[in-house]
Amino acid sequence: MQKNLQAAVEAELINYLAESLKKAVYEGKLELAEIPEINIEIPREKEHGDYATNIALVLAGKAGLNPRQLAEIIIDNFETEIVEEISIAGPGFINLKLKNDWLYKNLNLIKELGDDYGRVEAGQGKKVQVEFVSANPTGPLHVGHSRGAVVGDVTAAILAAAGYDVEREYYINDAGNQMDILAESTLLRYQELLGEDIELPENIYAGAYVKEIAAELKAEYGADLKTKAETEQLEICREYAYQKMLKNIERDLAEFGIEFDNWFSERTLHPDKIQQAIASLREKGYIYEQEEALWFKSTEFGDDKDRVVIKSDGSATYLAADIAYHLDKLERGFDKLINVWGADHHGYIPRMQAVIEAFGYDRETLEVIVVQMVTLLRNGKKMPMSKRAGSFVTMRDVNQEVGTDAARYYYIMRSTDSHLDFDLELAKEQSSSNPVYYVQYAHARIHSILDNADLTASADNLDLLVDPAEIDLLKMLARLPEEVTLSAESRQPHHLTTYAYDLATAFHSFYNNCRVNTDDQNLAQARLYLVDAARQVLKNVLTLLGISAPEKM
RNA sequence: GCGCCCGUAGCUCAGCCCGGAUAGAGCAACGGACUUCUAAUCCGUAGGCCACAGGUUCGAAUCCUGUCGGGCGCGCCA
Repeated sequence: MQKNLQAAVEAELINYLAESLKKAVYEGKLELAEIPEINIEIPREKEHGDYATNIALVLAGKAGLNPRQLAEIIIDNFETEIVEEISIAGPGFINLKLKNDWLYKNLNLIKELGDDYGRVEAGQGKKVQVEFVSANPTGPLHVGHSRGAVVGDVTAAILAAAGYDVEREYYINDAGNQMDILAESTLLRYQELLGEDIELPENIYAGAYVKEIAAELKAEYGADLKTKAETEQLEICREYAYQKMLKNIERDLAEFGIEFDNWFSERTLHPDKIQQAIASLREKGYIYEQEEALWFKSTEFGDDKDRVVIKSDGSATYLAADIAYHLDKLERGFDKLINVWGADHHGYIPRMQAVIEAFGYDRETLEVIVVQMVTLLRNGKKMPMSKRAGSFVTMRDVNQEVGTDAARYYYIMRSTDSHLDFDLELAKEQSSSNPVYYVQYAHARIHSILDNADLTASADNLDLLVDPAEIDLLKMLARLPEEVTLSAESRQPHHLTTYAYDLATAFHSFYNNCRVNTDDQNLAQARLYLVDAARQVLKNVLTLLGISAPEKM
């Protein structure tokens, strides 16, 4: 079944234009070596029709004609059922105005596909893994993690809708130095609770959550921990704090509507998988020894400098684990690995792509979505945050304050390339200044209309839908499959928030111009059909964004 | 010094991938629309050397080069 009528219509137009050119050449009205690629676009100005093409402008030189003459020839040979009007405009644009039939057909398609309307097959079932968040389990998720979390989650959802076979993964950095620091921090607080004088080293985790964990430990062990050897004390603290933090992270994400298919523990890579991965690189000749350390020759694949994988003390670097991790991912047979990283890690991309290439894969197999930083504001004023002092704002706090729907919307409303200002007061505001409520309100309004209807929706007289506001809404409804495709291929979720907003605008405008439950029975039934389709599409797009579609507000 | 991202209306940002006709939206400002399905709405007015300078093109916010400004990053840290 054709799931994207708009794309079908566009393909048809392009095909007809090409046919028109061929016909003109065949009839000797035109000389052309070959029929070039034809582009059509939706013009900014409505008066310019539904679609426009610049083909006459592009080809005029080659054909030895002025653009308007050429456009004339194309129009003369143009034949199609779906176009109502074709005309020349400006310097030689060809404007096309379509008949409305396809828009009505699309309503039936929405009805037929229901929750699946908007799903497309661009991905052809290719296996994609999206790895995101992957924060160290040494503290609760803070607001710096939030944007990446939602971007990753929604990107995964969009890719799935676009026909990819998607897996969401969280990489837990549960090995390495930071876990030792967590253990030490916890033990110190525990000792403090037992009334000992403690001295806090520089690099300790100073957040209040450490004290809470220590208090739980004390509740469970009393003073017994102290009877054990220090390494054992640290071990107990490490595992207790780790499990606690992991649960905490999992809960915070779940409350934010984010769940993973797979939680991958770094520990499972130590030491065998890492050794094997390094050995594999060494076999290929990409590892060398220098100053008692082992280096990966990443410069062979475009990196700035070579990187240490095994330090001179024999321990593995973070990169070594990441090499093993990515080899593992590659071996799991994904066609594409997508990592969502904060902008502060972008410098890591060349070395990771070098790793991918060194293992014999196309470097583009690994794709990194770099998410720019978020500035948290309150009433336009920057909120100071220092991780060192433990004064960061947690993800959970923000979500509880502004609500998860608004929070999700705000984190994905801008291009991932753009820095984001997140104003708590604006996000909290339940008014017209808040786009998330604007979109949800459209959905709730539709439910109100449907509740008030005495008649049932019918597709019998859809050609009664001719008001400009109705046509605008119909066109907007038809766009969803294209928007999903665009968002998926560009890895930019914000296209869908923009679309959701535009769809809501089209609906609100329709609502103010056209009464649905009117005395004209046929018209009312057709409008009910339209409105129900709008309800479905709004719901589908909100679902993709992970935002609720309330029936009442 | 090098790399990545950003620079568009007073503010926050779309548009840039794939060059086209008069550059859009929200907020803020101003003026209208509720005896009518939810006014959390709609309609209108005003507001722009698209950072700057070159280049390519019939045509540049969009492509190329350079400059300036802002953010982030350049560890045998994680």
